[in-house]
Amino acid sequence: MKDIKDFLRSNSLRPTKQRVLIAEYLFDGENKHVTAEKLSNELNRRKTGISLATVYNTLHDFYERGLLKKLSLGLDRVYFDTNTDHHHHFYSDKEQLLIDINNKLKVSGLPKLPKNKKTNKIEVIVHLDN
Amino acid sequence: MKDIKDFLRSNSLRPTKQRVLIAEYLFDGENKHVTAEKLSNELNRRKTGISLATVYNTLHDFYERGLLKKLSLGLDRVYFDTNTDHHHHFYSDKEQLLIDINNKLKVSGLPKLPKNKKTNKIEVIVHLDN
DNA sequence: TATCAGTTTAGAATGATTCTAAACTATTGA
DNA sequence: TCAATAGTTTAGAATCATTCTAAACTGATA
Repeated sequence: MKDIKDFLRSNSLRPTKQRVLIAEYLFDGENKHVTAEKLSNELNRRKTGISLATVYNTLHDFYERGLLKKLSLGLDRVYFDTNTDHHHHFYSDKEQLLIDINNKLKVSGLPKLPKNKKTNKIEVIVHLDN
Repeated sequence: MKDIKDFLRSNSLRPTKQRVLIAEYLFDGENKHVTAEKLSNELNRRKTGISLATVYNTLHDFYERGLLKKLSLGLDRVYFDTNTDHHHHFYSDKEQLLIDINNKLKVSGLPKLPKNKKTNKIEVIVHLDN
């Protein structure tokens, strides 16, 4: 509670009622993958009365402060991941399934980069079926 | 010309004027990454008068016949790739840059799959910056 | 406690894509 | 060659996640 407010403040975010509620849910110790819609549903279930616009705003605020990772795996829906360490994913679009790959996955044999470019990140998506 | 028509027919696609023109452009021997919008622009430049709806329809028809690969790298725009071999990509959203990685890139150290799941494909995206 | 920059919100706007349903056309069989 | 029909094309409407707008609200500061 106080912790969450300090946590928000230490990330240059005013600890508003809405942000505190969202942060309490997202950062409860268990890693989560949420879309704006799924988060909004959860908040409605908790009768928080937080608007969808605020859910979007807050996810982006958290993302910009580095508190969330953004995943654009398919076309629709963007996922936000509370695990901000570098990692990869199992993914099934059909089943809305998204699972972290936390172990030492390695990518080797990369060709040299196009000139004047730098690698920002390497993203591995293992698409699942069945 | 005749080749293209046979090519289309052999893929269970009626060789309509529109499909022939689109196939001639896409399968001219040079690998391409196109979005519906970029393809539509190119077709307009060629004064083909093909509607945007047909561009979407045709890209999907080709994709369903396995003539194109579909890439959903970011959120907006879907890319279709005329290189249907398994390969990976350098990608820069900001610069609309998409380059094939055709060499023997390897991914190792994958954990075991969630039960009852099969790997459909492994997709590696090297996000570029600068 | 007043002030004000930062936030929240409902509803409108955006933009890629899909849908609809009416007009058009390639194919097939007689 | 031609009619019938299944497959195609198309303009415009619809969809849907997300962003924008601008007015009301609130946390922080003095």
